[in-house]
Amino acid sequence: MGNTGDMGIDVSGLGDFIRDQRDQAQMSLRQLAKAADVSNPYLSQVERGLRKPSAEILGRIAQGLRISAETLYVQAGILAQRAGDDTVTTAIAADRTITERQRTTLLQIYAAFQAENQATAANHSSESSDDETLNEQSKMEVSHGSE
Amino acid sequence: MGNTGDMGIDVSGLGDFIRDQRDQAQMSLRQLAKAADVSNPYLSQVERGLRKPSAEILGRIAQGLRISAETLYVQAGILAQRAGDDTVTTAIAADRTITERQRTTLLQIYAAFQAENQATAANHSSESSDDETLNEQSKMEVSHGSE
DNA sequence: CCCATGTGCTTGCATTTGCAAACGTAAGCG
DNA sequence: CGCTTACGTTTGCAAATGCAAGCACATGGG
Repeated sequence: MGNTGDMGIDVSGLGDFIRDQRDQAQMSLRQLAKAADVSNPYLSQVERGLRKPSAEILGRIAQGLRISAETLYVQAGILAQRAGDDTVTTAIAADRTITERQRTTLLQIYAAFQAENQATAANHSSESSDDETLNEQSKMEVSHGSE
Repeated sequence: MGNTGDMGIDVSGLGDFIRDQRDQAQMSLRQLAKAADVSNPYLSQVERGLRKPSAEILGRIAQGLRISAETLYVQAGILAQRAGDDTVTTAIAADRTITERQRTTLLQIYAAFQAENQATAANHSSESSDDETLNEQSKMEVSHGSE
């Protein structure tokens, strides 16, 4: 019982994250469960932090959500959360599974996304209809302060 | 029993790998088990492919072996082994300078680029005026041959 | 109203994971 | 020889994982 409680606390971030992704994808719990080839009661328990899924199940859920498995591994604490934009830039530049033109395109899109976020932070207006943008801002402010 | 057999076949690569690493580190099974804070009988079973350890246990074993957890995740089939693919995907997933939706979008574009390259390789036409595309093809053919 | 369909959750259970106690064997020492 | 220590393995079991059957509720249509 106590363990169950602890487990809920430890993994609730993951469950919330999966729930958020599912909402964004406008999928019902049963739809995602089917897409992920996971039982819907179990998915429900995972989202509510009552169960801690294995990496295999995480992989399947990620597939159903059409996001990378690594994203969920990070949320679950299986993979380390490496910060910094140079990591993405370096990785893309070094990637040989896509052409140079594609690499350039990806880097440009990435930079545009970052600029978009910077502009939103600079404005700091009440324009934000997106709670997630607000959360991102506060996180960036925190990390900036630590640097 | 039949399942155990299958499990042995599926995970024997991981077990052998752990055993090899342990031998190289000149540690006994009990020493590694202690360093990894894992029971030695269980570690024995893992090495012989009788059990499939969770990501958490893998992380602990990696710690005991003083190797990266990702190395064992790859061996266990939790993480993809394609170097470039893995690095970019992981980096994007972990990046906090862009929003979740932007991360998803980037990952989708990245995947689409890769699929595009796969399709180009499948066609294998002489249309390639790009030397780099040719290099990509030969690399992919090599990796395909090793599989 | 009733019925059908969809939603997320509860519950019992089979299987798997990881551990503790114990085992059999080998090596070194008095 | 017996004893101690170390080695890797066997075995039984508690807890956790993941599933199937079922539940309660909401919504829409005839």
